[in-house]
Amino acid sequence: MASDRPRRRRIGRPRIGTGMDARGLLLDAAVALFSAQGIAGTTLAEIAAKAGVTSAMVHYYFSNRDRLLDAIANERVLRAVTSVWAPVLETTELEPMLRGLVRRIVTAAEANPWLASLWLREIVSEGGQLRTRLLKNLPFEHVRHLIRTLAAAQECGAISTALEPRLLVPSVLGLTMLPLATMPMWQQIPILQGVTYADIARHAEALLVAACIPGGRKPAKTRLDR
Amino acid sequence: MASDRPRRRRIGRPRIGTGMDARGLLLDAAVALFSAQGIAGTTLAEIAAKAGVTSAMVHYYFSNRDRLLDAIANERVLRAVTSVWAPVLETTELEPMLRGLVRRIVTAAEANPWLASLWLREIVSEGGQLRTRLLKNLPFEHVRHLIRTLAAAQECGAISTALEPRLLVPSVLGLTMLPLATMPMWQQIPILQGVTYADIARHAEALLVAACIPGGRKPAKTRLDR
Amino acid sequence: MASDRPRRRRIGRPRIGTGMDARGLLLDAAVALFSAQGIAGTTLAEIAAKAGVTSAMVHYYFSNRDRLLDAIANERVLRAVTSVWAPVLETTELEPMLRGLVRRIVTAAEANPWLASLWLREIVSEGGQLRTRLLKNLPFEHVRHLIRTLAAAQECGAISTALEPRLLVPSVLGLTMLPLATMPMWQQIPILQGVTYADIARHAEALLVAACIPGGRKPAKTRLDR
Amino acid sequence: MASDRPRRRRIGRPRIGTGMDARGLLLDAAVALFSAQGIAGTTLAEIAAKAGVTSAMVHYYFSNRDRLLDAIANERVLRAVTSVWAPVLETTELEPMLRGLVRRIVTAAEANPWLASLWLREIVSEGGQLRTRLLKNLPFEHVRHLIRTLAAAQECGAISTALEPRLLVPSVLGLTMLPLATMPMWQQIPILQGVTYADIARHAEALLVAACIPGGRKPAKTRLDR
DNA sequence: TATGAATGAGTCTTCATTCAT
DNA sequence: CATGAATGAAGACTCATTCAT
Repeated sequence: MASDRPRRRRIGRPRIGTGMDARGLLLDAAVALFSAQGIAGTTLAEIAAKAGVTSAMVHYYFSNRDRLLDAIANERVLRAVTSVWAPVLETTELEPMLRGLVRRIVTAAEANPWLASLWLREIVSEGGQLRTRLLKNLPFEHVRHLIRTLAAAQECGAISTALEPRLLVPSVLGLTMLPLATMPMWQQIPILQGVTYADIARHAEALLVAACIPGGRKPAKTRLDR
Repeated sequence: MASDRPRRRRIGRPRIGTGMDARGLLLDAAVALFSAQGIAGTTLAEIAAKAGVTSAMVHYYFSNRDRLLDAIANERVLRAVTSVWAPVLETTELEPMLRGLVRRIVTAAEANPWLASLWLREIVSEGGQLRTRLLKNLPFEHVRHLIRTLAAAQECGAISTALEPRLLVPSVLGLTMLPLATMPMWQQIPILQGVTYADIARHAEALLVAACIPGGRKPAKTRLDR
Repeated sequence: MASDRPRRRRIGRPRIGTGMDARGLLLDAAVALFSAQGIAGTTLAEIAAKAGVTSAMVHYYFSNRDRLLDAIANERVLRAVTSVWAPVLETTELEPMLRGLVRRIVTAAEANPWLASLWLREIVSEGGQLRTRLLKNLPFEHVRHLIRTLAAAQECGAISTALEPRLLVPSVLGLTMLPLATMPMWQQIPILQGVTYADIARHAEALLVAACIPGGRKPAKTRLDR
Repeated sequence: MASDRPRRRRIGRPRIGTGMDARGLLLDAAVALFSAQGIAGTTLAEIAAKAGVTSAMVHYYFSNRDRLLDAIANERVLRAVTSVWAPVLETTELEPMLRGLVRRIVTAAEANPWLASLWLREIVSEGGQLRTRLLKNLPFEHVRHLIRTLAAAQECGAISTALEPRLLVPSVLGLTMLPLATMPMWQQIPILQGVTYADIARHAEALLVAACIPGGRKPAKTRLDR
């Protein structure tokens, strides 16, 4: 009955300077609020207000709350996730693969300050509201590639068998996304203040490489750190 | 106006067999639903229904939503957190400290299936509804002890300086709580199925020890794994 | 998720004098407003206000608008319709069958002032909101009985074949329900003022009997009219 | 502010083949949707969509919803009503008057498939949205003429006094418009399928003439039926 | 203790209406 | 003529909260 709303941006008065029309502004506002308060804790009116329009505009562009979430998943989160994982397939060796992955994760989180928090609460959390929306399009092929590379190294006897290949991806994410998402929180606590994005990247790399890559690789690490 | 609401459990028909009165049942129901759907996504009526009472009873026992969350934080979450951190002070060496911490985390998560998910979404997530309620009572002393132990080891030159002491706690949590919280999710994905609590513990320990404890400690690891 | 609302009335403080609890009062208010303004033109808040409660109470008792309409269909309209049609099966002769039907229709409309209007707009009108809700439970058996009786009389040659048996029911309804529903309207127009329920019954009977029952039945009519 | 809104059709690209400009198409779309869903159940956007334009165009042509309804009443409904009643004044005898009326009603309903349903719901129904808009312009003179003709016949003793002259018009309408409006509905029910417009006309005529015109008028009926 | 009835505030959604282009 | 963007008002529905019993 309700004819379809306009799908993407159209011509006509794009606000110069931002290159953003109202639709893009709404997505940005949504993503910022969702990461700060959670999706369930954010009203459409708040999003609209942050974007400088009425809540009716949210329905104008996205029809309803559900489809707004779809748009967030596909046009914001998936984009970031893909940029992180896509290059994995181009590598064959474990160490550069891990280092590259870690760095891209940190870079993506720095470029999209909403990413880590949103990922934590709405994608990996039980019942997260973006999880199923994203699951369909996730880059499983890349994940499988990473796991196989580690498993192969293990079979060669090069790596401790105490490591569980299937837990490598959760480990990488746990060592990056979790600190990234909680950085604002640690900053409140005196003992933990002052950690930077670069610190997180360096620390995660060091931990992973030390555990996965045997032998005297210290020099390599040092060089790459700069 | 709230007159004298009972603060803790009261006498009168504790259900034999569970050792639980309605108040405890409500806390359990709440904690289960919160971990599955998030606090913001859970109504008092759902909690009441799961506990087999009406939502008016939630007000009878907790006065209002806010104080229910307080009770959850203090009587459920804090208890688990303390059980994990308290023994840290009894150790002085880094390796057993880390191994013990990891194991107690996994044990606590196994005993309280709601713990990891709740921690992820409501404590470490930005704007999590239990965060401020918990922050006052968190065992910062223990965290500081762990950090100092690592820093001391680093100063002795025993450990790579690429590791950031302040990130050690987030690392431990990222390597345990994140996989623990997301286990149900990975189980859905063929490549990642079949990981157990013990796998997570062993994997996290191996990773941390390999990175933090230099030299040939492989045997130690193997022995402790059993 | 939303547990089921209480189904029917329960004990506890029925308002003496009306014998009606809030649920019944809401149904009455709804039926009155629906017949006066149409279902689509009536808000739940109007209904609630007319019943002296908040619109939230409508949801408390009926869950949502749709189920309120179901309740209206089953607990108000169907009841009236059944009272009109049920006795048809007890008759075998055409004339008393028609006379009885007409009288019961008029009686029902007089007892339930909302009936005729509601029937006109929400049951027989295209897209009427009670139509499909009612269709499942309508007394088709009785209608079929009436049609067969007329068809049989026609085959005996007793009645003009210009009459279409399948149109007999619509005719009866058209000669009763339509004038009944529009009485308030005609009362506004000087030429048509002053028609009573009894007038409508007598007129419809006279028309139907004159057409369907051949021969000198005038006396019968006269007697029954009183 | 409304500046000079066009009152009727304007020049400029009348779509050849239909002889209809956008304004006429909008009226047609409106009338079709109103008869199918009711006025209250139809949005301006639906009407616009059906006419192939945007809802802003509805305002361009009609200024607002209210004036669209005025236009429907005056330019569509009144036209049909007048065509039905106008010839009544040219007759003086009851029987041809009734027969003509019935036939013109059926013809008008066949030519304007929206007429019967719209009339039922929006004109004769309590609170119908076209009622007051139409009442000012209704052909009461003709109605009065019909009533007087029947009353006169009754005074001559030619007709049963059980008939109520003031109910004659409702009877005619009930015997025609109601079956016409509900034809699509009966078609769903096996027992009642297959009735045609001609059936309705013949049946209504037969019923009315049998009741109003005493004596052996069968031949006349038969002749006119063809 | 425990409940059902009742409410007010808030959220999502729809829609007529306006206006610059 | 015609459209897309934008809005305000209103309606359905949810939910924490209160209270008499």
